[in-house]
Amino acid sequence: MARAATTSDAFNAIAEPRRREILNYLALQERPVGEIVDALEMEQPSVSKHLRVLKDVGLVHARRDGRQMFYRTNAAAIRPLYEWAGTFERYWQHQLIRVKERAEDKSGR
Amino acid sequence: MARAATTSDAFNAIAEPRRREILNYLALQERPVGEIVDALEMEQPSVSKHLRVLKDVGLVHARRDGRQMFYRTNAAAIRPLYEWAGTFERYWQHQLIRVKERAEDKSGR
DNA sequence: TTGACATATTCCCACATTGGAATGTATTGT
DNA sequence: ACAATACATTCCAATGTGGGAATATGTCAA
Repeated sequence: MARAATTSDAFNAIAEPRRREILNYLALQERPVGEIVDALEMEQPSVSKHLRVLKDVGLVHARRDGRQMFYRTNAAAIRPLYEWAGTFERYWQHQLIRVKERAEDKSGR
Repeated sequence: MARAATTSDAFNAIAEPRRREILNYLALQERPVGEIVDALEMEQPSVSKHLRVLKDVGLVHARRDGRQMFYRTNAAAIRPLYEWAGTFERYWQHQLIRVKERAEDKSGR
């Protein structure tokens, strides 16, 4: 078996740094493809292909207006990632507490 | 260019569902490889290979004890993912508020 | 209709991947 | 030294990839 498709889920889709840049850029407001190309300095076909992946997993929404296609980030689709990562929050807090305690030990109290 | 290596960063490493399972399993406490194999019903070489990827990006720590290797999740390494996803929190909250407002409009007030 | 503009898709290639099978390495016990 | 245990690595095949170049599609304007 080979690696899973980038369109298989949000975890695979966001593995690509360029796609994370696009999501960041489209979070504030919707933009046409041409503006993404200019702002992020990527080739137009590359942007279109990344947008396709993001759309397939629901990470962006698309709207046509004349010749332009406006895309915007669908933040709700990022929530599962946030929640998965958040399940580890208590563990890294424990680790930080332990680091802090060791630091206090060394400092003499 | 092909897809980035799974060892290039945590985002690529967690794209694989099996690796997320392993991270979940090792979050509570360290475990030897054999227990991971039994608990998650995966082949031993497969587990070792996934652990290698996770170790290379710092998502797990390893400790040898005799013939066994104990692994545990390094939760702190998941934090950047949590924070990246968290930057979208305000956006999905806005979206939820808008949905809520539309629902209230329809209900008559 | 014809041309220009905006975006999407296709074709190609080099490459990283995952699982399975086989094999290698490290450690312990006798 | 030798066998057994616990992991790690290598080799293989199939496949999904992202960038570049070329081309196709869709929409508007004259």
